[in-house]
Amino acid sequence: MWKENLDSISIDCVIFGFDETGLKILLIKRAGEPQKGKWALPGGFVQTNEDLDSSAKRILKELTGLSNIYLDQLYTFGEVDRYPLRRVISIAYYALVKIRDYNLKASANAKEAIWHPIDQAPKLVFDHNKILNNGIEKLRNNVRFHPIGFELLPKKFTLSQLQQLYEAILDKALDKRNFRKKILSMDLLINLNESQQGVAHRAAKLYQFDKNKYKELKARGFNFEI
Amino acid sequence: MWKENLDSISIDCVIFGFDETGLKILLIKRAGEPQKGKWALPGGFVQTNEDLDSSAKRILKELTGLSNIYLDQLYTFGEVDRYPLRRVISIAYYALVKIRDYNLKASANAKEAIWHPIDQAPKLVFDHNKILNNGIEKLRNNVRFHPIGFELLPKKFTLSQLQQLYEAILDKALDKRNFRKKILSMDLLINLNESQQGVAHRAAKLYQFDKNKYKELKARGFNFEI
DNA sequence: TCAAAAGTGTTTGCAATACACCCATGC
DNA sequence: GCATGGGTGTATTGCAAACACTTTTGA
Repeated sequence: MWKENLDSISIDCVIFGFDETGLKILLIKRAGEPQKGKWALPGGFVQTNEDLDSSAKRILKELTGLSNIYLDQLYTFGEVDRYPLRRVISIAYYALVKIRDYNLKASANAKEAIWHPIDQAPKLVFDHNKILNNGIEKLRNNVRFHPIGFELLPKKFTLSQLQQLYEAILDKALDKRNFRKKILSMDLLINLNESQQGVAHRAAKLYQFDKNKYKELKARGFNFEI
Repeated sequence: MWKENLDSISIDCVIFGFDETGLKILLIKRAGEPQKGKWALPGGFVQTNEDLDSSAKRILKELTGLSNIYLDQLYTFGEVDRYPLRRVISIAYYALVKIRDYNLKASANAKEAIWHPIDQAPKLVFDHNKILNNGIEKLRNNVRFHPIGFELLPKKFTLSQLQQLYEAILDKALDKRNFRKKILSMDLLINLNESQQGVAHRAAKLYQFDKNKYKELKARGFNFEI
C-alpha cells in the first residue's frame, strides 16, 4: 500500500462535538516539530494516491476511530508564510461528531486529543485560530439552512436537547414554543414513542431524525431555515 | 523578481459578467498542452512567493487587465486524477466583472477569451464543468444574502437593470413593484438625479451603490436578504 | 410536597405577495 | 399617436415573535 505524502499539501480538521455542557472542539497536542506539544487542529498530509475528501476521512478515522462522520470542506489556507519550515497549503475541513460515539481509547493518538469548550479554545499553532474561527462561522451559517444539527446529537434525542444545541451554535436564546412549532412543522422528526429514563423530572419524549424524509423534501427544494 | 511556480497547485477562475443579453462566463481556449485549443476556465499555477488570493488576482489581471475585481475563494478540487499529466490540486475562485470595463485589447491572451452565456457553456476540459457549476451555485446563494450584484453592473445603473440581473442569476421572474420596494427600503442606493440618455422610451433614473452605507449596515448586522 | 423540566395556544405585528394602470420619451 | 419600458400603491395573507401556565416525575 502506498503511503507517500504530498508534503506541501495538508488537511486540517475543525471537529465539533456537543454534550450537556455545550459545544466543543477537538484539539490535539502536536506530536512532532515544529511547535511540539502546542495545541493544534488535528491534521496531516495528503497522500499521493488519495483524494482530499478521503484524506480528511482518513485523518478523522485515525484520530477518533469513527467512520461515517459528517464532513465538509471549509476553505483553503495558503499564505506563503503560514507554516514556518516550508510552504504548505492547508485544505481545512469541518466535521460534526456525535460525542458519545467517540471513544478516546479507540485511537493511539487520542490521549493527546481533548474536547475544549468552543468559547475557551486555547491559542493554537500557525494560523489554526483563524481556521477555527472560519469553521465556527461556517457552522453558524450552515446550521440555519441545513438540518446538520442532528449530526451532533445521539440518534435518539429530546426536543430540549435539540434546542440547547441550536442555542449553543447560534449563541442566543430561543423561545421554546416557537422552536418546537417550527421544528415539528418541518416534519423531519420521527416520534419514537419512547421517553427518557432516570431523570428527576417529567421524562421527555425521544425523537429521531428522518433521513428519508429529509432527502425527499430536499429534492423538492424545501426550505429548512430555522 | 521570482516567478517560480508550485507546479502542483493551480488556480482556476469562474469569471462572471452581465450585459443586456444576460449572465455570462469568461472562458479561454487553452494555449498549451494538454487539451490545447479546448475551452477551459482561465487559470494558472501559483507562484512560490505569492499567496493564493494574490495569485488569483494576478491571473485575472493578466487576462482582463483589470484590478479591483470582486474575488472570492470557491472550493478546492483535488481528485487524484483530475489532471491527466500529474497530480494538480486546483483552488477555484469566482470573480464578478463589470463587463463594460473589460477591454479585450488590454490583454495579450484576450483574443482567445470569450464571454459565453451562462446557459450555453461548452464542454470544458478536465473537471472545469464541475467547477463552473459550483461557481454558479455559489453565486446564486451569495447574491440572495449579500449585495454583490452591484459588482456586475456599471457604476451607474437603473433599477430595471438591477432587477434583470437578479432575475438572470436566480433564474426566475421577480415582481417589479415588490423588487423596487425591497431594494429601496434597504437604503443602499444613491439616487443620482440623472437619467438614461438616448432610449426610445421614458428615461429611467440612474442609481449608484452606496458602499459606505453598506459597510455601516453590515457592521450593525443588517440582513440583506432579497 | 417540592423541585425541575416537559409540554402546550393564542394574539399581534410585520413582511411577503399579488395585482393594474398611468407616465414620459423617441420615432 | 403609438410603441416601449418607467414608475407607482393597496389589500391580503402568512409567518415570526411575544408571552404564562399546567403536567409529570423522582427525590
